[in-house]
Amino acid sequence: MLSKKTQYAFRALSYLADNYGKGPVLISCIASEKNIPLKFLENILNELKKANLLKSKKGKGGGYSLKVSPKNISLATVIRVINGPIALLPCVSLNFYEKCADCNEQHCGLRKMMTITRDATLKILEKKTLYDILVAAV
Amino acid sequence: MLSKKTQYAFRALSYLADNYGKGPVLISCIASEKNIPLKFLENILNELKKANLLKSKKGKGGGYSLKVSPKNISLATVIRVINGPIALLPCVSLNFYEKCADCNEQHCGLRKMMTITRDATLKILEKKTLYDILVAAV
DNA sequence: TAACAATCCTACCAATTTGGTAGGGAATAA
DNA sequence: TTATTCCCTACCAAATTGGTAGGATTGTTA
Repeated sequence: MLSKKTQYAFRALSYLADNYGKGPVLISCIASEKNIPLKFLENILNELKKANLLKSKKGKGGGYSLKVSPKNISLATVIRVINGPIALLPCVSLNFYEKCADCNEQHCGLRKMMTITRDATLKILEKKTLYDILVAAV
Repeated sequence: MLSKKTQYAFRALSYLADNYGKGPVLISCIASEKNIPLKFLENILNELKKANLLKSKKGKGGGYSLKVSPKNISLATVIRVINGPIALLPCVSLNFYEKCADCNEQHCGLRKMMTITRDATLKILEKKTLYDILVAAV
């Protein structure tokens, strides 16, 4: 399951996607509008910025905005930044690979099943973007 | 990601699947053979039994064995019993549904994306069984 | 029926992760 | 030069994870 933090991230990003091209949005605005704890949201937005999904501006008239179009931010990217691996096992993860103990990867049946599962999941999550969230939310 | 406990469960179940039809297997045997902490494995097997996947026999000649054929135990079932929900959001889970705060489900774009993802994932996990793990492990 | 062999049950524990809060520092615009 | 806004470090409580300990219970067999 996605952490609450990740859900907050998605909600904030949807809001920013909605305001794409309209200039920076205040953290406090997103927080109150989307009902997210302010200081917690600060961390989240900062992480998203470090991951190059957002840009920020300080001082009056500042705030956060998407760095690229909502169509170019996939759900998979967001999940990886805030939540971590998408695969169900470390030994199957593309971005967070770790060898698992006592398992010959070439002959691990579970690993093969989890690879198939990962591919099916990624096929969706890599393709769907923030834009799709907006469009689906009618 | 699946918990270590769930990985242990799969390893133990694979072993039992391998020995399906050959009578009960000792916890201690599975533990040493699959390198799983003995007392921890006790809990796991007991949970799987309560979920009706295993049957047990006490006393000499006792142990655990699969209650049904390996072909009839899906990966989804095992994950749900030991790991919990498969969906990425509680509001999208079939077996562990919970409403999420501040979200109109009819118009939640994220929810729709996560429903699609869940369906893609379940299509694999509901279909693949312990038997498929064995077959894939050549 | 006693002894033994196995699972079952309850309780506990340390380490890690999750979901935050507090308080001030640094940059920028008017 | 002051107000505004993001940025950074540190801390914290509660929940979860990954176990361990010790005995109770049930069944088998001599």
